[in-house]
Amino acid sequence: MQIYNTLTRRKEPFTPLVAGKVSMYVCGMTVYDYCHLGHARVMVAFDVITRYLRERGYDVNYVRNITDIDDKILKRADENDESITALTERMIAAMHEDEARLNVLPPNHEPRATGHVGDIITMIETLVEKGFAYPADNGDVYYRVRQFADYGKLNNRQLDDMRSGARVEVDAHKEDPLDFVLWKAAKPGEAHWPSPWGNGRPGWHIECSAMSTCCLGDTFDIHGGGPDLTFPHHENEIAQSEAATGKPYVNTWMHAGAVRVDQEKMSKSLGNFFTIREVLAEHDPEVVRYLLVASHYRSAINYSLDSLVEARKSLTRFYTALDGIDVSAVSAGDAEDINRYRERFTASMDDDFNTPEALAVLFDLARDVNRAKPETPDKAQRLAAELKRLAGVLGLLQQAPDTFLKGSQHQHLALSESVIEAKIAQRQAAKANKDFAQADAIRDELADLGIVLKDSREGTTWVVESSH
RNA sequence: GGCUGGAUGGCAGAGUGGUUAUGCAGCGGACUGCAACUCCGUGUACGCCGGUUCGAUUCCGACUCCAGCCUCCA
Repeated sequence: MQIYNTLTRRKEPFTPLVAGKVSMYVCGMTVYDYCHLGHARVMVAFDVITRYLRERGYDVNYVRNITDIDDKILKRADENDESITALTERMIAAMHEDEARLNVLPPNHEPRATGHVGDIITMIETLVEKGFAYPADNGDVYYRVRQFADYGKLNNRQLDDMRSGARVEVDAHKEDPLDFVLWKAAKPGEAHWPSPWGNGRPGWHIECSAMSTCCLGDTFDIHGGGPDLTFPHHENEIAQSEAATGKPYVNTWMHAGAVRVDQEKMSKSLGNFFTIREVLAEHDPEVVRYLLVASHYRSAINYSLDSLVEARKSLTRFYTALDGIDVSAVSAGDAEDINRYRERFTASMDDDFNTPEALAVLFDLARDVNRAKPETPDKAQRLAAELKRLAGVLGLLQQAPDTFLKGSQHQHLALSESVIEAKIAQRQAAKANKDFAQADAIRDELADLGIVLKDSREGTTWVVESSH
């Protein structure tokens, strides 16, 4: 398989350091607020990646950190008149709830910055000893960027080009404006840990270097994160880790694409973000997940109500194909017809996790299920079982079809199910009497409420219209 | 200013040096009492200008426009 590497800006054949095992670190959340759809994108992208690598037989060790000490957290806790731990524990619990609803599997490890302050201090000490860092007279410790020859390699940036940029902060305590903080001295009353440089707290970038090295070793396979972390965060991680260990830090860098609203990046600083929980209050989580998986993980996606309606319609097609087939009773086996789809699916996913192409294969498979349904139900059953299994690798189609098609718990039915069934029975009676005007009136009445009737030889069933 | 990406049919969204995904919407047909569902058929779309080539949407160069990063942000 091949994966796009941000470092080399091309797809490369993927070969893990240890055969059969994959070590992966993804930058997680700073827990001072609820997660938004941008976080959801990263969670879902790396969830699909992990699921697929496991499907391919790899033993994946997936580490995603939690930043639980940081300026924004201090500020928010202060604003809320809440302790830091009360705030962070609350947000961590909310994050876990959000990702579970999106069917995101938990990472193997979720190290927290506050749990690794000792490792962080040790790494900073190493950097100071090697001349890559220096304590300043204000109690901060800074990274000496010009000391690291490869600085800028992830972003293809020259230090002198950046210097001309207007937005580099000026700080009298730094030797160079581009130097960044490793350890921040505590102001009176602030949360702090003792260190060789006095009381303080870790800078942001160092925690990821310390925790990834701690959990996965000096060099590991994949490092991932959101699109806005390539600079400076990941560039700084490389500088810290490679200076400290003298070894290559990461083999493959992966970055998810942005989530946009009205063609503008969704972000906390712009204030144009939707939290996961507010979106899930209105929409089936699987619809949101589908929306995220229907685009390639590296491309930008534009979030809108229309896109959610489209996602629901696509899922409706899949669930309609699966509806009425007992998939639990069979195993798909490896018949010729099944293998063809399996190979196409694998080929798509092997090519840098091309989920849109993989979904196209599943749509073809769904059509085949529908074709087989009337004449060869056993074939339909086998194909449907494989459809569900492959979709499961994307974390999709695991609900009961009926639950999804009837709108699941996320939509309010205008009528109770028993009333709907009664109306259907009335219509059947009218039809039997050839009173089609009455039958159609009942059908129209239900249609106005978003309830669509479907007649078949086996009788009449109903679903909730996708756009409702 | 520097550095990344991107521009595909009505919309969304993959991909490919020549046979041009997939979903939604549309159109024609089958099915149906009529519909819905489903199935069959249907759309020659690749920003602009040059170049390479027998042939380019796909490769190369220029241009235009869009987005992101260069400050905290997934």
